[in-house]
Amino acid sequence: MSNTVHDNQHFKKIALFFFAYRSFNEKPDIIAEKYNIQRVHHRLLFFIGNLPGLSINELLTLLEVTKQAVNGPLRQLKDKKYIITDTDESDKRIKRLFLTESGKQLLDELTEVQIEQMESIFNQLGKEHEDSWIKVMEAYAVERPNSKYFFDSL
Amino acid sequence: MSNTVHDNQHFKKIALFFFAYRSFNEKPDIIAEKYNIQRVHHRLLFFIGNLPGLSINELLTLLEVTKQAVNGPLRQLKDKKYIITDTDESDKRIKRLFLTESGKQLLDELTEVQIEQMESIFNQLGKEHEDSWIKVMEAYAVERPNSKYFFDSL
DNA sequence: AAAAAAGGTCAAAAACATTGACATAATTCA
DNA sequence: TGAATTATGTCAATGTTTTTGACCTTTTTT
Repeated sequence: MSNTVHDNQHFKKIALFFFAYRSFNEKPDIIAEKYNIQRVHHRLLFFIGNLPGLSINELLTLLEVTKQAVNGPLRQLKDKKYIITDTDESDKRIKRLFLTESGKQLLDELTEVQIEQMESIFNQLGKEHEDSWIKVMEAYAVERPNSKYFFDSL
Repeated sequence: MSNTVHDNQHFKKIALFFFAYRSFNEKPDIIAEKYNIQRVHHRLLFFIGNLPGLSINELLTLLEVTKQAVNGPLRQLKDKKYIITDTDESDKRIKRLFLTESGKQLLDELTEVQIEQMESIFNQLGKEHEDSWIKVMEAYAVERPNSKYFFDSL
C-alpha cells in the first residue's frame, strides 16, 4: 500500500492531530494571556501541580527542553508567587517544586476549560470512545521519557 | 464534581495530548532538519499537497496565522522548487499553490513516518479504537476554521 | 582530593510569529 | 466610471521561545 499525497484517508488522520491540538490549547492560551503568562508557564504549572515535589531535572526530562528554556519562565512563576521551591532534605543540590495556593487556583482555572471541553466530547460520544482514545494516545505517549509517571497512576 | 490539582484522571488525559503530539511530530521534524526546513514548511507542504490549488488566504485560514508568518517559509519552499504557484484564471489576484514533483517526494517522505507510526498503533489496537480515536479528534477539530475541507472527504 | 551531578546564569543566535504600515493589481459595487 | 474592497507581497520593529555554548557554585559521590 503506497503512501502518496493523494491518500485522503491518511491525510485526514494526520490533519486531525494538528487541528485537535489547536482546539485543545486555544482556551487555556486565552486565559493565560489574562495573567500575562504563556503556554510554557501553563506547562510548568501543569507538571508541578500534578507531580508536586518535582525536581528541575525531572521537569526538563518531561518537557524535553534545556534548563535555559525553563529557567526564565520558572523564575517568573516564582516572582508571581505561583510556585515555591524547597531544598531536598537528603540531597541539598536538588530543588523540589511546588505550587502555592494561588498557583493551584491558576492551574485549576487553566485546566477547567480543558476538562470541560474533553468531558463534553466524551459524554457526547460515550465511554468506549473515551477508552479507545486514551489507548491510542497512550501508545503515542509511551515513547516519551518519564511519561510513565502519568500512566502508572491510572 | 470539582476540578482540583489532585484529580489524576483528568490530569492524565491532558498530559496524553501533550506527550502524544510530541511523539507524532518527532520523526518528521528530524527528517525536515535534513532538508534544512522546519515544521512550518512541513505544514505548508502538507496542506498544499492535500489541497492542491489552495490559495494563500485559504492557507492562512487553515493555519490560523498571519500572511507575514507564511510569506517567508513559502518563498523558501518556492526557491527550493518544492512548490509552484499559478494565477487563477477567473480571478487573477488569486495565486493557486501546488507541489512540484520533488515537493511531493519530500512530503511523502515526511508523511511516511507519521503513517507508519499511526498504522502500527491502529493495527495493534484494532479498528474500533481507530474509529473512536477519529471521532474524538474530529470533535476537537470541528472548531477549526475550514477544517471541514478534510472531514468532507471521508 | 577529584569527579560528577544539580542547579543557575550569561551571551549569541535561530526560529517563529506578531502588529503596523504601505504597496500593487484585480475585482466588485454603487 | 470611480470608489471601495480583496488578494497578495513586503518592510520594519518587536516579542517569544528555544537552542548551543560557556562558566559558575554547591553538594554529593567516588
